[in-house]
This record gives sequence, C-alpha cells and structure tokens, in this order.
Amino acid sequence: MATETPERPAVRPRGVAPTLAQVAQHAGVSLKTASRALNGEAHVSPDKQTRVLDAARELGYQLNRTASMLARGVDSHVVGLITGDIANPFYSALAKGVEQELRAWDGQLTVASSDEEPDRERALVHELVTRHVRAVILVSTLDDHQAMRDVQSRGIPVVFVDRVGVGIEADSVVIDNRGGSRTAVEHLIAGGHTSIGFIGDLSRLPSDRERFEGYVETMRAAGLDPTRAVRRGAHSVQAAAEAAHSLLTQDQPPTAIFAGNNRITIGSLQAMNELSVEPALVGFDDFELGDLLGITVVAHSPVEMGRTAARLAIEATERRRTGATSVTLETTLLARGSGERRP
Amino acid sequence: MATETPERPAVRPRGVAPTLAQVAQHAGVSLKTASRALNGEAHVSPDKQTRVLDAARELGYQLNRTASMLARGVDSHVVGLITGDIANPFYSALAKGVEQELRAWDGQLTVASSDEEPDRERALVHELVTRHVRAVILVSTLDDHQAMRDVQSRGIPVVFVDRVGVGIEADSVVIDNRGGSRTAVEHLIAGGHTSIGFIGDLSRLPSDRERFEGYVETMRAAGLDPTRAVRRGAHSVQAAAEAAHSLLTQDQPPTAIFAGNNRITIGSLQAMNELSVEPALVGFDDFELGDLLGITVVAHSPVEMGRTAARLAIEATERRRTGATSVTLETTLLARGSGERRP
DNA sequence: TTGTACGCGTTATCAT
DNA sequence: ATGATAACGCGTACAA
Repeated sequence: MATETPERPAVRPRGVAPTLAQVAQHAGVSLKTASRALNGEAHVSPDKQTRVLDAARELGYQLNRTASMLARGVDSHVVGLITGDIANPFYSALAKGVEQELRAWDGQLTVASSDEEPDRERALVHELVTRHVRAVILVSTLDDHQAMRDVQSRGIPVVFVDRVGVGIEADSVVIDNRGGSRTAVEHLIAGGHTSIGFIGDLSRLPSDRERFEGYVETMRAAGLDPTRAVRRGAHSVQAAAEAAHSLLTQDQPPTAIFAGNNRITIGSLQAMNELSVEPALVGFDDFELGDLLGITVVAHSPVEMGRTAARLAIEATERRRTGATSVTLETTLLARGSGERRP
Repeated sequence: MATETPERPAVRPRGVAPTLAQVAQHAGVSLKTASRALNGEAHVSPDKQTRVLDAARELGYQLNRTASMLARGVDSHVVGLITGDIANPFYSALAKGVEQELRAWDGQLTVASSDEEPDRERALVHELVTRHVRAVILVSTLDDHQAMRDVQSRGIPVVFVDRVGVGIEADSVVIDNRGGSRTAVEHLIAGGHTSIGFIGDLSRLPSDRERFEGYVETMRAAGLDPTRAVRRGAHSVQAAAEAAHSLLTQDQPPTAIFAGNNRITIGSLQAMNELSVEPALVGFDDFELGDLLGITVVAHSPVEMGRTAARLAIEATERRRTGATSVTLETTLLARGSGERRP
C-alpha cells in the first residue's frame, strides 16, 4: 500500500554536521571546486586543493553519502537480510556469510528478524524497499511471493535462501532437504531401526515439508510406516523438547528420532536427558558442540549459503546476469555416534 | 580523514522507481498535492485524494525515504552495531536484543563484524558516520577511543557494550567481569581446589583483563598462586582447545579450569574430551547446551545487554538525556556439575 | 484547497 | 582551472 502511516522522526537541529558548502566557504572557493578537491578529481590547482582539504579537516567535514547518492542517482550498497531470528545460530551463520561476501563489494548489511511472522516479514520488506536497499536476501516465512515481484520491478533483486520463492522468478539458494532427509533416514534404517520418529518445524515452511517428505518417502520405500511417530510444528527448542517428550513417552515409542533442524535436535536432547532414554538420534543441521556430544547430523554450511546468496544478490544488482539462478547445496552425513545406536 | 577514496557504485538506469512527480503528473495534480494526499495530510479534496492514490497504485509508487529525510533534515532510524563476529552466539544474542528494542522505535539495525581488528573497526565506524546512522553501538577492539569523540560531535551517540570506552565520555553497558570472575574462582576454591587454571581471550581486551584480574586477586586473597596455570590470547574455539590442551598436559596440571568466555569454555571441553580428563570447569558466559552438558557457568544475559544498549542509544539520540550513563549488569553463577567436581 | 518557490547536501553540465 | 546553475526526490513556507 502506498498509504502507509508516515513515519515522522523527531527533528534534529540542523548544522551539527558540517556541509560541503561550509567547507567551500571556509576555504574561499566555490562549491564545485570543494567537491572536486575532496573527490580527488582533476582540474584543481594545488593551492586550492590544499586549502579545501585543510578546511575540511578543520571543520571535521564528512561526506553525506545519502545526499551524494541521491545526487548521483545511484543506490547504496546496503543489502537487507531478513531471517526468522538473528540469534538462531543457523541464521547468524547465514548473516556472517552474507557479510563476508558483501565486504569485498564494500557493501553493508541490514538485518531484521521476522519471528517467522508473515505480516512482519511483509512489513520488513516494505521497509527495506522504501529505504532503497540494493537487494533483499530473504528467508521467507510466506507461502506465496507474488507480491514480491513488485520489489523486483523496482530493480531490487530478491534472493531466497533456505526456502524458495513461490509464484515468482527469483534467485534462490537452498539445501537439498529431501536428499538430506533421505540420507538420514536410510542411515537409521541401515542401523536396524524400523520405528523411526520425526519431529519437524512449522509445517508451513517448505524446508520442513521437504524434510518431512524425504522422511515419508524413505520410510515407505523401506516398507515402514511413516505415520506412527511424527510430531510437527515444533518451532522452538522448548516446543521441540515437549514434542520429543511426548514422542518418547507414547505407546511404543520409536527407537530412533530424526530431528528436523538444529533447534529440534537440541530440544530432543533435552527431552532424552530428562527421560534418561537414549534412542538413536540424527539431526538436520550441524550445531556447535554437536561433535563433542557425538550427535550424528546431516550437515551443510549456512555460512556458505550466505556467501552464495550474497554473490547472487550482487551479481543481480550489478546486472551481470539475467534470469533466475537456483543453487542447491548438498548435505553431508556426519556419523558421530548418536545415529549409530542400535534399536 | 576527509579524503577517503570515494566510493563510486555502478550507475543504475534512472526511472526504475517511480517518483512523486510522476505520480502527480499521472494524477493531473501538483507535486505538493500528491505529497499531501500520500502522506495523509489534511486539505486535499476527496476527488484528488483518490486520483492520487490510484495513480500511486498504478505506478507502484513507493516513497523514497532517503530523499524524504534529506528534505526534512532528519536522520534515519538506522543504528549500527559493530561486534567482533556476528556468528558468535554472544554477539548474535546481543544483536537480537538491540533489534528487539529498536523495533519499538521503528528503527533498523545495520551490523558489521570487525573481526576484532582495530583498523577494520575504525573503517566501519567511519562508514557508519558517512551514512549518517542515528547511533553506533560498539563492542570495541580498540584500546583508545578519543577519535570517537569526533563521531559524537556529529550528533551520533556512541554506546560501548561489553567493553567501556577509553578516553571518551560515552554510554556503556558492561558486565561485572571482575565480580563474576571472583564468584567463579571462589566457587572453585570453596570446592577444595588450590590449583586453578585460567584461560583467557586476547589480553588487550578489557573484558578479558578484568576477568583475569578477578582471577588473580581472588587467588591471591586465598593465598594461592595465580601464575602457575594461565593461558591467554585464546581468541577462537580452536585456540582455546590448544591452550587447554597445553594447560592440562603441563607439569602439575590444575585440578580446575576457569574459562574466560564461551568460546574458551567450548574449546576447553574439546580438549578435556580429547585427553579424557575431567578437571572442574567453570566458564564465563552461558551457552546453549550448557545446561544439558552440566557446565557450571557465570551467566549473564547478552540479549538484555543489547536491549539496554539500544535503549541508551535511543535516549541519547532523541536527546532525552545528557551526560554519559554506565550500566553494569550483574552475573549469576549457575552450578550445574562441572564446577562442583572435587580436586 | 491548491500550487509556487525554495531548500536539503551533493553532483553534473556547461559556460567562462 | 573554476564557478554559476540545474538537477536528484522530497518537504516546508507562503501565496494564491
């Protein structure tokens, strides 16, 4: 909507930051000459050059990039990253990757958390658009992104991470969720398990759905029942712990658990600890201490995801590429013990 | 320096984003009328009101906040946060706190990692200044901040987090490092330990120094030697693991370890695991899975630190307060087992 | 109610 | 080499 409640920041006294005009006056030259001198352009006499530089130093002049870019009609190098929660290690690793790649491009990163709330995500995207960020990297919680075409048509590329865009042609970087799931479940089956539980995140998230589907199809392929021990919608460590608890205390609890992401793995560990039971456990996403704890995981690199996404965003915004690119990152099973426990 | 290499982003074709003027023309009204209509101001005939709104919708008009703010002479609600590494859970929790508080203020967060490199930190601050961010929240790696006065004099408040500003009068939010250290070491001493090792981060970091000092003074107060088992400069999990390894394999290894931060605690755990030894262990900073692993820690809340810092930044930038405020957050010892092991 | 003229801080154009 | 002058996209002051 174009009629958003207008934001009216408090007015700050003008003149705290010295302007180019002040520098010019102080140096006794014209505005343009000062500009030239400071920008290191040619055609400035050494005399005035130093006068301007001195004046700038004295006044503590700093270029106002905002105005500069407005005048030049270029956009900033600011890229927006929207994730569910920046404190989630997966997302913060993602942010790190994005930042690393942005650095080489002299870019800057603005982050915001949607808390996985669709409305908030929409608001954040809108916010970034009005701020004219250069690109938006998005771990989306929406199930439809047609509205996001609007963003693209403004020349702001959108890169979807972890979850692809729906109803839109845009770059994306995702994990091979289905494949990773398959690997995990096959690993457990190979270990002799026939009763394997699944605990998933919010089922509206495509990544969760894909992982779940991988679970289901692998179970089915092995002639196992994929409906006996499933809990979904666990979107926090707490919720995951409760789900795991319920799973492990149900009639005929599974002998193995496949945890849909790092939060869930940790929640499951807590529940296992409370109940003092040790089913086999394989988690999606690696996590710190996972090696120490001997937790078998389907690993991938969120930092690499971030880097890739940032690269795509930069390429797109610099128009070095047309059309949408999709990158799927493979997973690796890291057998560390918890996934090798027998039924 | 005022003569920085000027950044010259690639020029983007103009006109991708519709302007207010285009909307006005499309609606057949003057620029100002369009502005009024879109901003919901009074004194616009319903007729033109809808004409403008329709035009805006058709053209997909979005306010250019940058230009708007330039015109109004106000600064954005963007706050910059500089930490060592956004992927470090301590820093990402900090970022989360900042973002939470900023949200209520309709603010936005730009993050950047200094990698604990002074030069990079300086460059990042400069970058934020030229972008006219509203405030800077800083986990500084510098040992002197006189140069930062410059930032303040531009009306950009600087809030120091985790490490206070030196040579500058500025807000700060820190942890009671010395007190936390004391608590930790006293706890170990009370447990019967007389040989307690310390593993610290880069010793140029004030937080590390304070923690180390707390260690030293508590040891001395108990008549123990605080020089027999000290390793400092461990700035990564890897480095900490090596330090712990070396500590635990030295002549007369300590029976207890006090780890200076969360990275070091984890590194120590790895080393203990490798060596299959179990000295008592108390770590500074809580960390995920710390409870599950039964690690005794000196805990505090990085999220709360972030929130507090953001509040201070907002207060300062809205000039609702003058003078510098210092907040010291207390720590809590969480006894979970590892710190209660006997010598 | 509506529009004009001007300004925000900077850069670009084009004379001089 | 230098400097008026006009942009950039928008908002304010003041007329009309």
